[in-house]
Amino acid sequence: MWQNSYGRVTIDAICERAGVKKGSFYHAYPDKASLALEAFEYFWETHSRPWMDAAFSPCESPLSRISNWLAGGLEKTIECQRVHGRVHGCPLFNIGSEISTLEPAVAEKVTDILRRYRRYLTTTLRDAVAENLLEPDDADEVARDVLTLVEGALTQARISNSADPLRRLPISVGRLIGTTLPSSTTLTV
Amino acid sequence: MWQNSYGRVTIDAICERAGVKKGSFYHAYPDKASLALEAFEYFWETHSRPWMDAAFSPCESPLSRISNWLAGGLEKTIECQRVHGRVHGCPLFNIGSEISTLEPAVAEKVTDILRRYRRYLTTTLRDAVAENLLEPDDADEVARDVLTLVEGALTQARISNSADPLRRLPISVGRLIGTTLPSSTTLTV
DNA sequence: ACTTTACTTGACCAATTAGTCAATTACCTG
DNA sequence: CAGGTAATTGACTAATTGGTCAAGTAAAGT
Repeated sequence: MWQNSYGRVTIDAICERAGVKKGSFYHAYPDKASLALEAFEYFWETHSRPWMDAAFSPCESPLSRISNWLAGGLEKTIECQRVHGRVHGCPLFNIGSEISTLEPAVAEKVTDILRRYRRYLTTTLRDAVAENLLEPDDADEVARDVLTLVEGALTQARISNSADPLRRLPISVGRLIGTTLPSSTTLTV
Repeated sequence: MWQNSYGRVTIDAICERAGVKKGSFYHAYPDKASLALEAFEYFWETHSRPWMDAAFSPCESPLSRISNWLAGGLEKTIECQRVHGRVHGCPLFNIGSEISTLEPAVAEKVTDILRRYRRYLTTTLRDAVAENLLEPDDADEVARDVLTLVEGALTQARISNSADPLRRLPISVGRLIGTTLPSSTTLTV
């Protein structure tokens, strides 16, 4: 679903890759959307959340957290392209925009998880303000802006099949929040 | 394709709405992607380009052009929701991210048209610099950032089926380019 | 008027698709 | 071990899908 699209993945294909017959699928899930719901939650719990928890560790200074987060995203994207030959972007945004019109449950799940992402940014921006690294502002609104920009860049990366749109993010995110981000401590290619 | 998704629109459905039999379709186009290519170009020529030409008229001051552009986008989005009950976002981004992996011709068309959009912003930012409204910077890179943010906001508007993500754009785009945008002259609800 | 070309049609095919179901197998508990 | 429950299977629809094709119809050139 992430690589291609939600609509293109048939239940037959799901069953084949899972090594399971279709009857079993319908025994476990009423339809494809239910599986997607669980898959999103699973992906969050096993991948996204641990990654975010590490990137936004309060050990780091607020602005470094953001730099490292962006650098990590770039790294993941480059790695994805190296392995699969394609940049996949963000599954939430891809699938969300594809089926928001006809799978409201999935759309709600997507916005729910996007909210979780935003929370990391919101608290980080609040910390930055508290440490006088940023001018006071509505942290949640600015967090929204940052996420919007990053997701937009990820989508462009997918469309153009290149990690390049992500490279300027440290600069542009810095502008968005009103400061200059420190260069990240993690190495990227 | 815009409302739902590229993949969900069948050739049968296209023919039905066009009042044409399938044989005629295949007489005119080799496949769905070819039709999409022409549709994109047609939509640009008949809708997007006239709108952009008007919004970015050199009659207006550079920063006003951008404000009015954003205000116009918000207005269109609200109108779309009023008429169709749904926010559709940007067809280029939606369809582009959906099928970039398996219809390279369409993906290329999408990036091509996105480039056209960007050019309006690039020249406008150059004008703004020339008129001392902005600090000198790589206008094309900043234009990229602006477009990325706007497209991201449009996608979020689609997913959440609400025009709200677009409302803060004047502020956040202003930050991105390093100034405060004037309030737009056109009225919006 | 006649011939060639462009377009249209309806009927058709083979493949794919979501979804069902009775029968079978694994599992688990008392 | 017995008996019930949960999971699995393969075989089966019925509908949809992309795509083809010969035959018919309109249009355009000469």
